[in-house]
Amino acid sequence: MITVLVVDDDFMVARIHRGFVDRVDGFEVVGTANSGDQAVAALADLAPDLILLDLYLPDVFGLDLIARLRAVRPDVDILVITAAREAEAVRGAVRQGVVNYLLKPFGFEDLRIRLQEYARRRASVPDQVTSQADVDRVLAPTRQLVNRLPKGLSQETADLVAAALRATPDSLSAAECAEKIGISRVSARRYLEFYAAQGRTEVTLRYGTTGRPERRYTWRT
Amino acid sequence: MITVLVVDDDFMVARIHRGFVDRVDGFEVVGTANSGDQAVAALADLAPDLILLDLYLPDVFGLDLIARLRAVRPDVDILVITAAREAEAVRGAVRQGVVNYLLKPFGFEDLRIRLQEYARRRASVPDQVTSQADVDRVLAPTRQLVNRLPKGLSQETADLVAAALRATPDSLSAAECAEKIGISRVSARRYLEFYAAQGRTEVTLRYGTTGRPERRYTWRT
DNA sequence: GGTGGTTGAGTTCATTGTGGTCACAGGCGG
DNA sequence: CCGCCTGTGACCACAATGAACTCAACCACC
Repeated sequence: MITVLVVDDDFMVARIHRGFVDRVDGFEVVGTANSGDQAVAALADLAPDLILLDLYLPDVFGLDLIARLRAVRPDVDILVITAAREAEAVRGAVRQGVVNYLLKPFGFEDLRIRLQEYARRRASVPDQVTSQADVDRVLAPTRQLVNRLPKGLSQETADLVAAALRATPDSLSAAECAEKIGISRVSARRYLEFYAAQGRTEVTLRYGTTGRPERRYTWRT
Repeated sequence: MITVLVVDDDFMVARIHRGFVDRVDGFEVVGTANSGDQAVAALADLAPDLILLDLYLPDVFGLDLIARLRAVRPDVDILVITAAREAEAVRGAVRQGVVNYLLKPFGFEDLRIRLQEYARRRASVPDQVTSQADVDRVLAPTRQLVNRLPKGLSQETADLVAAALRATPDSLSAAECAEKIGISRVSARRYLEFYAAQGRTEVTLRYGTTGRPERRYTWRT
């Protein structure tokens, strides 16, 4: 369970955000704060994994607060939720390594997608990185459209492939997946590789057979 | 022109990095530092846009230095260049919003690609974001594969071999490595020799057995 | 001590079955 | 009718393999 602290100067807005977060599986709000000072105190007290941070606070600008929060707990993650549209605000937030930057007003789905993406990424960091490729995976994962697929892929087929992957406890090759669903190997491979790029599947190679090794895909829970 | 400060405890390495950066169009090294204190002073003095930061410094761990650097100049960007492969180091760096995380040892091309990507992203931030899509564009990095392996080698197998090497404190022969991973001796040797050529492994010859001497590979920390 | 045989690892190479690409077919909306 | 999108068959490229070959050290015998 990922624990969350909600920070927003507006009491009602904080309440709404709290409701949103609690509706997402795997997330739990452990507290709310309405000012920078309250946020620092709550962080020290509750030790949440993630902070939902509004930038417009009565006592301090949110971006200037992040350093103080990090001083209290260096390992806390921050997701900015604000109406601030200045380029400097976005840049400053990115520079401080925020998990995401969500513009108000937003719907439940917008937040849910970003929270789930954060959870996935959080779980997928290996204990030890061995190659630069591992690092790149951490740096540049699925920030892209979780709901919108790239050109040439359809939602229906994507769902079929995902279902087939979930249905098999062990791994699937592109050819096996194609056979299972009833589509061509090329299409199956395209969707499987898409999921792999998103980090939703794990790819292993099967050696031993003569010929080129086989890529086998496993759904990542 | 993007101005750069190079920070590395090893004087010669700093010099090499300087040479690399100066060879990239649009970048100019304005100074070097060999310790955390020197870095802070140079930052205040030279006001570079970007810092190339090694994490292993004599007076402070690089990740702990970032907060001090940001206190001096909040708008400075940081690109980590280090041999540190611990997950916590990578996570901590990402959490502090580093531009990139490049593993030593690396070639000129690796750095060039990352610098140019940084320059591109830097230039492409709109003055005002109007929609969430604008924000997502800033957050989403231009996906680019780096660290290209030579023909005939695959990333997955390379990672496996690297993992096997790191897992053994002493040395491995090609045959032992092959057995451990489940690939053929020929393949294992190809990857081991690749790493040796990169300088990532140390090679020693073991005599004493009858037959041709055995090449043993040790992962270089 | 020189010399040729033995041994086991390095090296080369054709083979192989999958990975990946490309241009086209069929469908859908305008 | 045209243009765009999604899936496909066909084709080539590619990574790994095992067998055959080469090579460096050891060893035994003269």
